[in-house]
Amino acid sequence: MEQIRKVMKQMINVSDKELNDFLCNSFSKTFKRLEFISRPNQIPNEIYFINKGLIRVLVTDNDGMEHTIHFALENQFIADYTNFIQKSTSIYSLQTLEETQVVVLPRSIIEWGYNNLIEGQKMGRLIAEYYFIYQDSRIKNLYIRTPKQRYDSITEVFPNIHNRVPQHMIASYLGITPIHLSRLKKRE
Amino acid sequence: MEQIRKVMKQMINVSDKELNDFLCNSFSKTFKRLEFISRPNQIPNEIYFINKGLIRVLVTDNDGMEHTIHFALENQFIADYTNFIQKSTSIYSLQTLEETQVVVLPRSIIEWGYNNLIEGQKMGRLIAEYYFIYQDSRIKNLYIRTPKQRYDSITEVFPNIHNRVPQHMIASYLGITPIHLSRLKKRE
DNA sequence: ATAAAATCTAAACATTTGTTATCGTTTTGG
DNA sequence: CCAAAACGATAACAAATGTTTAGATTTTAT
Repeated sequence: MEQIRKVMKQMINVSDKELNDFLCNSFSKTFKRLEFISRPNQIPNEIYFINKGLIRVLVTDNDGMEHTIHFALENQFIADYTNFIQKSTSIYSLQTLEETQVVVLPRSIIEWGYNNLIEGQKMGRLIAEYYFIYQDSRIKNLYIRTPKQRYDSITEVFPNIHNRVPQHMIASYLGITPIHLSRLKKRE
Repeated sequence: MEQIRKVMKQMINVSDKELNDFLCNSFSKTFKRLEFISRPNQIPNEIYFINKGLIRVLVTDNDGMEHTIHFALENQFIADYTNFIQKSTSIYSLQTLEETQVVVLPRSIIEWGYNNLIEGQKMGRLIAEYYFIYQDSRIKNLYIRTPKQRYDSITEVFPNIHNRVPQHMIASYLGITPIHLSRLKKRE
């Protein structure tokens, strides 16, 4: 539990005692490569903190096509945050791409933290703001950059991604076909 | 100031006294049609609440092309939230599309609210979560819907938009050219 | 170590989307 | 009310991107 303590201390002022109380009902869990941490059609009631490994978030459209929405790396929180907040049924899947160890934070712990950590609400605000900024950057780049430019800058957001994720999943994240990405790379 | 009080009361538990203290240094401001509320290359230090009117958020790319990133309607908060949070220089413009009245909330008021309203941090969290959910929905739709499907469902997010915004700005928001949107509409 | 599966590239062709130019209509501001 | 600008539709052509198929290489699981 050392990593999550460190990350939380970087975000807010929080004592060791508070952290102990916050984390005492959390637990860590290890998934093998290519396991599904969560599936669509259920209400997400957990947030995950990644100690080690890599998770992709994906959605399956009406034609059965899988779209990679996001990659989550070490020391990041990940969830179907929208449906966690709204307590609505998820449409995303969370799948490990490597053997992955996470800290599981059930809804009860998150809500306890909001209400009982001195800066609990602030932590919630900072996490929401962090992901807002990430999404804002993505949306902005969709408007002003070409797919090739987005490919060339992907390591700014996901360092070392090329050594950890197959190229066709990167293409999927970029919103293009793997054949087309292969073509764009050749064109230099 | 009735509208912003009502919206804030819907979000959090807040007394009239707290609201008075929060809003006493805010002020309202009216812009004519097609005025710029804010421009790129400066640090955004204000958040706006729209009493009446309509604002578009746009970005200009390296080729001088304008891209409509967002429309903001009555009773919503709007800002270049990313650069407001990061205190970095904005790349967005905020432009009115109708005569528009806003409540101006300078950074000092926002920070005062976070620290002094009993549920101030919670309000910040809820606003960030609200915009996160909106962006998550946008990004998801980019993956699983065609431009035509996004056009057909735009009123779910922006009611009455077709009567208030020229079609070429809607095309810009959808990320396609106005000529192409015209074509998609004809194809039924 | 090996067989099966996954991965990447490539080419040919189809579809989607962008570009340029034109024209008639509507809206705007004085 | 009027002239200028903005707007929306259309056609022809160009560029970008998707689809299908194939083959060689790498990775995975046993």
